[in-house]
Amino acid sequence: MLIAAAARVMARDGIAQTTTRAITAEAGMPRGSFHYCFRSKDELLRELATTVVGDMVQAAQDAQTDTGDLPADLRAALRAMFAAITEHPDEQLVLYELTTYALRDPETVELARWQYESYLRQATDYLDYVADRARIRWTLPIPVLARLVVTTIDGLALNWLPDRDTEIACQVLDAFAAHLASLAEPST
Amino acid sequence: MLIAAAARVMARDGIAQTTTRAITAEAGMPRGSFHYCFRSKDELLRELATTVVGDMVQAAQDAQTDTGDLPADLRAALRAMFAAITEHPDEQLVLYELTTYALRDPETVELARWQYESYLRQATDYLDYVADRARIRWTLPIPVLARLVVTTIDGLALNWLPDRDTEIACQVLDAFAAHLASLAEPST
DNA sequence: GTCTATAAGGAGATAGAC
DNA sequence: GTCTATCTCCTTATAGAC
Repeated sequence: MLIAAAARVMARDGIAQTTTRAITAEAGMPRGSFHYCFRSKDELLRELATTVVGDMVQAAQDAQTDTGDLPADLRAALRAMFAAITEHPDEQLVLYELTTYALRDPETVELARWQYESYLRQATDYLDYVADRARIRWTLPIPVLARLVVTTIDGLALNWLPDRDTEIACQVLDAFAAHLASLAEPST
Repeated sequence: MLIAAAARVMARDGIAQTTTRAITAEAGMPRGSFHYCFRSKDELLRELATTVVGDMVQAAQDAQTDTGDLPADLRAALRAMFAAITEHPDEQLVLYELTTYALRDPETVELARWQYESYLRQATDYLDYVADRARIRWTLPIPVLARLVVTTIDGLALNWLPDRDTEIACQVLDAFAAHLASLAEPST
């Protein structure tokens, strides 16, 4: 599959090196076959973006935990989401590359928008789920909280990539989890 | 100046289109002159990175305010830093492009590290300055708080770029400012 | 020293053989 | 339908004229 091959090349070598030649070589296919499956390289990149973003959101969903202790659950869930990222740094870097790439082209900026909307939807679902299970309600609007969560995870991962300081990242995450817990109050 | 020309091309067209041809054309110079000033394109990109990161840190420093009211000052400073970013979205996008580009090459990963160290240093200086002026001390280690600040501003800006929703970004920023203020206690 | 002209290689896309 | 061979364009870098 060309998309899977492109994903491997991209994770390994970065978006700049992800040429049609490299992709078809990775897939063990002749170069000519590329334009038999995709009209252009951009068309493949668009399909690839939806795939890797979907995988990422799925991984975040799988990281949810639920023991009933709100602060501990938040901390565990955030740590699990962050761990899912740091375990695959190259895949995470691909997501940033796809975002910046899409933002440069007016034709594909919609893709970056969709990407971060997907993140927000996942965070919103999680916050709703937690509120329901722990019988609390959030003291700030869910859209604001969801964006705060996405911002923190996404920003923390980007800050982590250059120095890979997992220790301090976890401390930041715990501080954020405590903040989030303080924004919950018992529901009536 | 070739670096200034490269910065303009990069902000306008993105890193992928920032070729030696485009740079020299922007500078009104013949193509051959490029390699008279720089050994290679990567050498210029390295110098350009230090320039734009320096400009960014300087802009953040200029955004500091001080009225004595801690929560209000934090809110105003964070908003000013964020405004400095959103007023120049293309320049901010360049910073992300430079980071992801540098992270892909073992030879230049040091540059990405230096970039985020610069952000951290700026945030650390700000937190120290605020603590001194408002006569408070932080209840979490400064390195953790500094990374939290950088993460939030940087992550929020990246989340803002696709949908440009300034309204909700400011709400997130205010929530974060309140959180930060709650992490201060009067110094003895 | 400055710049023109060109080299040498890699990119995406395609025409046409099988 | 599949793949080989090639086309055209664009990249960085350089050799050599002025």
